[in-house]
Amino acid sequence: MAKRPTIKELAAEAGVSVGTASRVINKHPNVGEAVLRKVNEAIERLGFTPDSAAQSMRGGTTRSIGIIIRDITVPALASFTRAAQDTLEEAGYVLIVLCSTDSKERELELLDVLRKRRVDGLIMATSSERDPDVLAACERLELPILLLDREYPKDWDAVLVDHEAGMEEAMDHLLSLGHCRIGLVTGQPTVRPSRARTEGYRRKLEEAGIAYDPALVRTGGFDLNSAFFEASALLSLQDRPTALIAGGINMLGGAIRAIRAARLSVPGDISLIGSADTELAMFSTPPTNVISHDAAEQGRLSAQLILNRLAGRSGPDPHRLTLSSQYVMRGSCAPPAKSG
Amino acid sequence: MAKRPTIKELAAEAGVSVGTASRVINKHPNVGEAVLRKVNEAIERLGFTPDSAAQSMRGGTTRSIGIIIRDITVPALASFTRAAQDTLEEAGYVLIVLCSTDSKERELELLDVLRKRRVDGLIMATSSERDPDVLAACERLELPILLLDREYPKDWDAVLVDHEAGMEEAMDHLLSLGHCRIGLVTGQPTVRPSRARTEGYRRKLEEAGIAYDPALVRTGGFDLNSAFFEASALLSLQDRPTALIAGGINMLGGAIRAIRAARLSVPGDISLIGSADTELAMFSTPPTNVISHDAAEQGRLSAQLILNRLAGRSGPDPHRLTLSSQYVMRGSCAPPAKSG
DNA sequence: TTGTACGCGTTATCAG
DNA sequence: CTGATAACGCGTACAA
Repeated sequence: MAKRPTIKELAAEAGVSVGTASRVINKHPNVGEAVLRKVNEAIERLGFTPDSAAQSMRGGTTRSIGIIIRDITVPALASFTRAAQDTLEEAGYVLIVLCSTDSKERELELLDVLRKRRVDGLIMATSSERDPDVLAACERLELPILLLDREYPKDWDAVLVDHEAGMEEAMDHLLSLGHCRIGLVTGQPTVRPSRARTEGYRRKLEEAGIAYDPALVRTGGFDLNSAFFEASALLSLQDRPTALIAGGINMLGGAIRAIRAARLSVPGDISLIGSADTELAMFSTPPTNVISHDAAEQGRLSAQLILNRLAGRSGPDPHRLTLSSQYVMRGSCAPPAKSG
Repeated sequence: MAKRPTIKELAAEAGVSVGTASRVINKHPNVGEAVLRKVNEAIERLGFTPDSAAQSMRGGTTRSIGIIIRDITVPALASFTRAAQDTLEEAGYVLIVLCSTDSKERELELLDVLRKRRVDGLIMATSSERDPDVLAACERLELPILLLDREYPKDWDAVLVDHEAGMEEAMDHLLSLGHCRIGLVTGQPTVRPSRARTEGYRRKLEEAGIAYDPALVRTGGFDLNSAFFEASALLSLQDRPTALIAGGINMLGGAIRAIRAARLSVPGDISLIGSADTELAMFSTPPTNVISHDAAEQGRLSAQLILNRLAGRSGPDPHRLTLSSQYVMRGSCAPPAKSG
């Protein structure tokens, strides 16, 4: 549609050879003063920009990296992506964002899209760490992979979050308030965050000498609807929990909806804790306590790690970073109501 | 890093010429039964995928389209992007998402990134329709542009939202409730949505025979902080408004924060209306009335329009679609408190 | 310091 | 129906 000037035209315009033009473009040291100026002027005049497809072909690198996440619509993932995007862009890379909706089939399709595009690297938060097909597809890519809060039986870089610590703080708080029946809604144990949260939950219960009641822990999808469904199940128990932890970055809304549907009030009837510091948590009434981590920082670090890897600046062994998680106290937790 | 098989290797593996291999890959009709099978088997064996950089160079098209938005972190924009992404991916395209933070300089930089990448099309929601530099930079791209809720003095396709209608419904409601002093916080008039909302606001005021009070309308950035700042200013007026409309898709949080800071309650002290149907609006207490539109549909349509344009299926004149906006009633509006 | 020429992986054209 | 070959735009080794 729009024919952009090629390096050949640029060379002609500047009265030099294509080789020289190329050297100027790539800032080679050995270029004559006068020639440099001539070519730069021509670049300006023509509005020349090297064709990155041709550069890719020549250099064997696309300067693009792919990311597969559940859903860009989830605030924490958007923050992550935004930060990664910005960091990568500074380094001349571009991010290709793909959403899997937590579906294995979709993940495989998207991996194939990225394969065709010859991305230089991949940031991935798979829906299941235990799926051999996805694992195989990732390996087949043969490129630097950065795992987003996931653990694989592979030597891949990763940026993890210490969900356990935040969960333990939250549990300490609830227990100190006198809660004994604490409900937990989280995702499948096939992903690290679910396991870490459950782990922290169990440990604190044990420490407090409270028996673990499997009926109080419900796992499902990480989405709003699952959260609503599982939380509702918990709330309709005859001996319902006096506190509820939404153990997923996008589950708070579902939990609130369930609480509302059950005509319960926070924190009077039930204490509530979310797992990401969203607008909803900040501006809900009462403001909701959350176990949160810095998603933007996570994005920056992820980008940095993969850039390092691509630049060959990382050694042979995997780089694993762990971000801390904090328990943020607001107004959604109180001592349990005295049971009648 | 990872050397993928080329079409030449594929041809060798299958015992045919590269031309034939190419024909099989691209599903040309004239290929012999046996050869077809041989090549397909070889593709399978080698895990061959055509290099899209090479395809781009050959075909002059990258099958990628760029999108410049304010911030992917804004829920409505994330929904939009997600839907556009999915639609484009189905058609074999990829979306390159770039965030401008509403900065003109950043927009120019990002336009240049897309220029280098030779994207085939652009979806854009610029921070100002009146900036000649941005306009010029867009034109210089010489490619199909789809405007996202923006108006330019150019023949570009666009998907617009009828913000006016939703605003009028909202105003009707507030006026019928008896509100006379209605505050409006929105963005700069350099973008269409701000103008449309203000327009609807003024018209309804006029219809109701209420004088337009400029002190009640504050414009600034579309971000949370601006919303907080402007809303706070409104709330600290000696004769403060009895209702507040947050006229931007990401302003509700700021408005709520301002209301909270002023120790006012919704809807007792002040009625509140937002401009996008977010989790915050749905799960706030009380649930917030909003003027909303279907951002996902907007994304789908945008993708479709630009795909049509790229396929040459659109005529010479611009295609402009307008989505309706709806006023959603929940619990955040009530009659004004009787002033003491 | 500068110019020439080749090859990167594809697709399309043209013979056969 | 199939094979050979040119061309896309660029970077670089090599020659001058």
